[in-house]
Amino acid sequence: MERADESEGKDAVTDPAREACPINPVVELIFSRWTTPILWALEHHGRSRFNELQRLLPTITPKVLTQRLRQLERDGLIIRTYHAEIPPRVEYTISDLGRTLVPVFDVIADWSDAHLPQVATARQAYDTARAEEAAWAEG
Amino acid sequence: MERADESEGKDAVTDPAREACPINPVVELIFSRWTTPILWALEHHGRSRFNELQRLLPTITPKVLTQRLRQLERDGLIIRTYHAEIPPRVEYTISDLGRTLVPVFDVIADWSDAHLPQVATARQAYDTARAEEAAWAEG
DNA sequence: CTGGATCCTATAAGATACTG
DNA sequence: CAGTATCTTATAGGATCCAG
Repeated sequence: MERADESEGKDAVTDPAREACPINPVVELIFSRWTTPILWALEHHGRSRFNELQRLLPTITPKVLTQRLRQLERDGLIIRTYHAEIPPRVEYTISDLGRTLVPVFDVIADWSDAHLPQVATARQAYDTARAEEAAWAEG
Repeated sequence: MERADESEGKDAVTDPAREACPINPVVELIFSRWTTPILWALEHHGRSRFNELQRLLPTITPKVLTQRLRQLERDGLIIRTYHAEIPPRVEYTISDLGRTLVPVFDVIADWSDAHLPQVATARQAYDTARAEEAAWAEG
């Protein structure tokens, strides 16, 4: 059993870092690594088994997938159903609470469509400007 | 100059992890640690200097604040203005592009008001259920 | 004042092997 | 099948000192 390691810790819900930003707790809750891909997969692919999720998320490792699924289950965003068969079968679904996030994701997707290209442009401008500065400083 | 360390790297915009989740690039872009508190502070407090931001975000270190400001500047979400005075003065503002995120943040804030308590409840239920299991297993 | 440079630690994540 | 255990590595972040 790992305990000091892999803490999962500190209940983002009550984290004092919110002092400067009221949405910070939700951000840490919902947008921590892998949570959106998992919820998205469960929403669009429907009820899924552990190995199905691993296929849907090709770059995640079993260990991390387990961690994230446990966290999402604890937060009430997904539902885990264990079938005591041989071989055992476990199914995951998004919960009603988890589904309330879908409109939020849609808003983000809309922002992405509308503005992500501008971010890419800004990055190129920034990088070329810095490159020119460097070249000029060099002589 | 740190190079292998502190990479900042890999352009989330073009990250292949999006395969399972189209909003993943934006999530990594906008909701990485400290970016929402910084943007929120600049939006609500207005044009701010480095030290003001440090006061508004009491737990951030200068090093990390610098990193995040650079990243946000590169992504075009904030604007950095350097005044070559003595002592030097630097001001940060949210850009027009950055301001397009405000409605997104509002949607998240609404979700938080409506559903965050349910997350807290789910956590308590999960934890007590696990505690009971453990007690029962112990005898 | 606004950070950069350097060193160090904590935490997240990967690889691999194994089990009920 | 659905994970767990263990070890190792990578990365983010903190502490401190220093500089234009």
